[in-house]
Amino acid sequence: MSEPAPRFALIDGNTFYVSCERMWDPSLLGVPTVVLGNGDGCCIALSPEAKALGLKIGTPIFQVPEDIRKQVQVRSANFALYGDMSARIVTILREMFPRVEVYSIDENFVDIEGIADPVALCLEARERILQWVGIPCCVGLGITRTLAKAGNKLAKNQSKRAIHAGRLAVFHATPDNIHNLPVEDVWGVGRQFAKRLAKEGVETAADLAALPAEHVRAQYGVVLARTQTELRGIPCGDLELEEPDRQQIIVSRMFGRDVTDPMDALVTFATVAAEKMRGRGLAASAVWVWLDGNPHKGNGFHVSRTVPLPFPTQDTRDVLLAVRWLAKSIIKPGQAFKRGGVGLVDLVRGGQRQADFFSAPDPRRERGMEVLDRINAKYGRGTLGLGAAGWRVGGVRPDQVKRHGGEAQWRPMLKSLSPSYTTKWDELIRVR
DNA sequence: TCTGGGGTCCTAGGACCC
DNA sequence: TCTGGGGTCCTAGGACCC
Repeated sequence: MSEPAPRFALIDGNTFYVSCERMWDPSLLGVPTVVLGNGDGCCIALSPEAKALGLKIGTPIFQVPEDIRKQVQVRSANFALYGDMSARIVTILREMFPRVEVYSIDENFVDIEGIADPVALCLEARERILQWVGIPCCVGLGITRTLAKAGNKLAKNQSKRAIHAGRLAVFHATPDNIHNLPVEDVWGVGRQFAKRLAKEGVETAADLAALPAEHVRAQYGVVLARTQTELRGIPCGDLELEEPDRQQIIVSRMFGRDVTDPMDALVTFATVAAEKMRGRGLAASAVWVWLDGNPHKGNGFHVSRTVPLPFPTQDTRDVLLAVRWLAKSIIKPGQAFKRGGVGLVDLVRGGQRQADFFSAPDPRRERGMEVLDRINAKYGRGTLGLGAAGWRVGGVRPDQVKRHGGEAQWRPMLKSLSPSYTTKWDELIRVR
């Protein structure tokens, strides 16, 4: 009997952040390369060569032994660059497939139902992305999204051999060929579930599919029950073509060092969060602020507080008022903070706001915010700001410090940030 | 010296209401 | 003395994702 045709494909950029860096700096090709998260702290992406050296995602780079570190090329995460590369990939896929779900910065599901030779078309997409954007991808196919995800993992696992043999990495996963997939690699199975499943003798995706459904539902909840159903080849969901509105927008950072007065940082986070919120046409009904101590120095604590707003707002000034008030109420003199964040929560569509009878939104103020966003979009975030709001939330390269003026304490210093080749005029690559 | 930054959903328990 | 049951909302915590 022939297999039922796959309905979904997952096309996924291999070690995406590293591949983006390599696209613009070919000297990294074949060299162990890692991309570091905020403040050059942890490894968030590793090339296969870096993995072969024993580096792991999440490892703080300073813990890596000196002799290993010397062999590794390091870059600070440059999300503006990665986001732009991602958008180019999506453009290609939208030209080739009727329906595309942008699942994450490096993963896209596509609808392949009814296509005569889906494997061939996916290979063509892979080839175009490689040629036009420079990012190598793996492809998983399946009759459910969970199987397509599983296929993608299996494609990655076999990709070394496949590439070596001159074949491309594609895998059509079916309920009958997932016995080589470790259960912790199944979409929806994290560390905790994997640990509990192991105690039951469940080691592979096929083992999970074979458990009694009622048992999975009772012991692990509806989410894993759905995962199991999908592993069995029964779809529980379709592509999500439109991104649902965010429920909350959070901006938080680890500080570059312990900080006793985090107000400037929180105000900056709030400004950026409000900008993101307006960019999505949303308004906040409540504001949330929190601060953490430094558990690595035996100073672990967490303070947080939320305040509802009188009416949903899109105005940075309303947000800042709330944030300043909240911050003052939770900051105790003498405490040192290592991390903080601002959340805009209970978001509602800007157009559907419930106006409070006595305090309606002011259209003139909203136009002011529009002008601010347009100027910042055109000339860079922070060109125009309000009061004490800092002008960018990220860290800075040493060569940018002069432009930034007095370096705020909380900002991490990024030593290895690659230029924003595609999104900033003054950092375009030069071809002489 | 230096330890990521976002998100979502589900569940259980308490408060409250009728 | 004896003391229901069901619905909703909220919150905190825990699991997951990238």
